[in-house]
Amino acid sequence: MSQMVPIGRFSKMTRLSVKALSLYAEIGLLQPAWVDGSSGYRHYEPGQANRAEAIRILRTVDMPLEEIREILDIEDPSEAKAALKRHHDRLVTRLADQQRMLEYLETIIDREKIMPYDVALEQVPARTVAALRKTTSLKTIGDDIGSGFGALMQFMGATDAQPSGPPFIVYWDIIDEETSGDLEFCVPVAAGLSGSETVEVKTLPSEMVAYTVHHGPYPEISPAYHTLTGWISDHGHEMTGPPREIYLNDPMEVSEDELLTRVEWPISAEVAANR
Amino acid sequence: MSQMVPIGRFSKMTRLSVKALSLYAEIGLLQPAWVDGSSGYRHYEPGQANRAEAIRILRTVDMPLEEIREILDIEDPSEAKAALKRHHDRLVTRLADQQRMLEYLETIIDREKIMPYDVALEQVPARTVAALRKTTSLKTIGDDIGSGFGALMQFMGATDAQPSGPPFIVYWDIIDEETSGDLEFCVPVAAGLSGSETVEVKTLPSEMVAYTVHHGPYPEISPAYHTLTGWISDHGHEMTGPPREIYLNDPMEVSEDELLTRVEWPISAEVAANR
DNA sequence: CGTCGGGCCTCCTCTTGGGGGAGAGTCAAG
DNA sequence: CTTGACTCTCCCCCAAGAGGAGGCCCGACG
Repeated sequence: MSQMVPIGRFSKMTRLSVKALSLYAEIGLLQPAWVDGSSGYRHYEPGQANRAEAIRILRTVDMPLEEIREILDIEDPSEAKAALKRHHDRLVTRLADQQRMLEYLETIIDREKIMPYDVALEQVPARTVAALRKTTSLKTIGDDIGSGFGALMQFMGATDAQPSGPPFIVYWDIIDEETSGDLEFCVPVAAGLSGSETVEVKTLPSEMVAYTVHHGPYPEISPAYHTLTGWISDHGHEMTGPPREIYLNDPMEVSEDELLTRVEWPISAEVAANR
Repeated sequence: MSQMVPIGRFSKMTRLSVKALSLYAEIGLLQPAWVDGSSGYRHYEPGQANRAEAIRILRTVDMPLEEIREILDIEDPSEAKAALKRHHDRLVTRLADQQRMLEYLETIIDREKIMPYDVALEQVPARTVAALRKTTSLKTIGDDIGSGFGALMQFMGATDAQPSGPPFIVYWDIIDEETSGDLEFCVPVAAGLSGSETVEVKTLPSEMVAYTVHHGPYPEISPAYHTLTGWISDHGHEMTGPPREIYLNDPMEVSEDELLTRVEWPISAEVAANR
């Protein structure tokens, strides 16, 4: 019926490489209209070029061959459009993520090379805090921090107490993608206050801490931790408890870029023997 | 000096897999601070986590490991920033390309499945044209088409001739990424006009053509060609000359989406014996 | 009719950035 | 000392082809 073309000419028509066409034939994504049984030569019909072109375009947007096959096998055009739209959205999301990451990295470069973190030791005095402990996971941590401090503020209001210092959070556990763990929300208060059902009032002992101050958006805080833990082990100290983040200013009042967060880790006072 | 951590803990600190860390150690991108000679165990210093994190972030933006190494080895932070910016721009460009491609594909799906191309035969009568032939390549084709029709229009103005039909281009050669080839710009005119140094006036013979009309932006025309050539060979005709595109309306007057382009291919009149 | 150059075949290896698992050695806690 | 958790190296696997070797095949030209 139809004039067939060999793979080389078809390759030029469709701007797909011969290698790619062979691969597509092998996996059944684009079957040649006829394969010569004795020579093995592949022959295509010109009409197949449209499907080939669709494949080429979908490949330029990084769609896996498997998915291309699925999309091309959809009969209903509106359904196919929907599938394309989904891939489109995935691509847009991916680039947005990447853009965020790159910006993040730029600021890391700024901060780490131009303004490295200073780590210092301090003997913090004993202080009384109102504390609320809460289990959370990475997915809900944003909401949990909001509601945790919210509950604490409510308690402060009800007991007519004034904070005597910036609030902080004690990170009792390492919270990663899978595991959840405990946070403890704390606000320093005057001694003598009594707790409620949910809020505990307690006095933390004086202790030695190593600390550094992170200046900038919260999501970029991890280098502060790396620097701090590195410094602690470099100087032969032992970590004696969970770390804390002290929020020196209010995200409601200053911009992200001006946020100051003191990261603090209790340590043993004496330097271990030099090793 | 420093407390070292084994690879598993370092992996959790940096959210890089053990496999990835092993790979980075092997290629020298992130050397463990110390490797136990007898057991082969890798040990990292906590301070290395910052470099590890930078690697992780750069990987999320699809930067090759080689390039990451280069960027991390740059001393000057402003230079490093510039390198990052370049990668950022590459990413943005890539996504823009992909977005264009996806939109293109959506319209192809619309057109091909909902409004397939109709191919028809027609015996076109003999007609006189003013013609200008020009060699071009894919890179310059946009400008060449503009200047080609520009020169023709100038000729028409100088000889006070009126076009007697829509302009068209004969594509004498296949023009792809590497090769260049000839275009012939034509405007139908009344018989009897005489040519100039550059513009030829000639009469094209009556001939049988197969044609289809592409409705939409020009860059999306290739399915029209595929459909046309497929139809021609499916119906046992032979192509007897180069194809032409007849521009039925003016890109200056209507929007891209309303453009009508008739794609026409001269063929042998008789259907070949059924085969 | 032969022959020559290019087209096409299969098969192999290589790429990037790891994932998965086998089999064996190691480390630390009970 | 034993057990269980870590870690090691080695091997194969993935996508989506690129590149090349060695060997047919096909059509055009003399």
